[in-house]
Amino acid sequence: MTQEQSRLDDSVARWETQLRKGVLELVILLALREREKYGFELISGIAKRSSLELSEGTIYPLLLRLAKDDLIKSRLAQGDGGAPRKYYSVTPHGRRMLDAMTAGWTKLVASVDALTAPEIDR
Amino acid sequence: MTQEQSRLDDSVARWETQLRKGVLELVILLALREREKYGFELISGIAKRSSLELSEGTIYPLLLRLAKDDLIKSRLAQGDGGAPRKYYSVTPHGRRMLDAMTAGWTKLVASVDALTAPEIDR
DNA sequence: ACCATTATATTTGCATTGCAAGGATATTGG
DNA sequence: CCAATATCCTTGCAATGCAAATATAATGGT
Repeated sequence: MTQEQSRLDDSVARWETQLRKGVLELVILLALREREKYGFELISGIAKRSSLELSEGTIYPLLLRLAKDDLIKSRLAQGDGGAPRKYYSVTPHGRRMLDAMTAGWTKLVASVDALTAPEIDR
Repeated sequence: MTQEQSRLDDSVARWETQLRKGVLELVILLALREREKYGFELISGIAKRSSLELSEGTIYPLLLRLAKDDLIKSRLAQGDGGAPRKYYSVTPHGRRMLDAMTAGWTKLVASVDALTAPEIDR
């Protein structure tokens, strides 16, 4: 692995961090769509079902923000050992946002697809 | 259009701004992949081929950043009236980044797709 | 000569996000 | 009482998109 290669890798890593912005909110709402989950469960569940690895420092501020915006709500429950768990679920307002966000995401994917295709001659 | 509806629209607009982060670098590189273009040509070309509307305040800082990172390079040329145009083209390093970014984008799209599908029972 | 218009490029500053790093809280077992 | 485990929270930084304002050059009308 040359030095040039690792510089490229660093650039890509920094870029992928930027690429996640916004997407993670959609991802959380999608993951909570069917049933409530708590923080750690979200992290492991998302890692299992996709190639996304979220860290605690990423997900907890995000959950707090979503709750503040009334997209999700939480309830506290005792777990089997360890600290009490906070279960999050999607609010009605969150479902409306999820629909809008899914539409926006689909549109963005279609745009990138269109630009990936060869350009037509003018 | 109720007040609640417009609040939702505002939220979605703010979110879509975040969603573009990172994607726009990929979009520019894709748009310049086949031939050089100048700023305004990029804006109108991308708007025509996709549903993305970039503004000057968005694209010029982006182009400067890409040039600083040696992903694109520019040359100055006179246009038919108006200020001289700056034509941008992708560097070899930019092509390597474009490949890596395309791969990262594909992976992200696949992840969101996977989370959109119904969850399998545990 | 002058000014408005059109076409193009640049700069500044703000709001927002992802995340590393560190710390806080609660339960269980030795 | 301490260590380990499970879970959650907070602070601060780096990076980005964009509105708004500004700059530059050529042309055409008066």
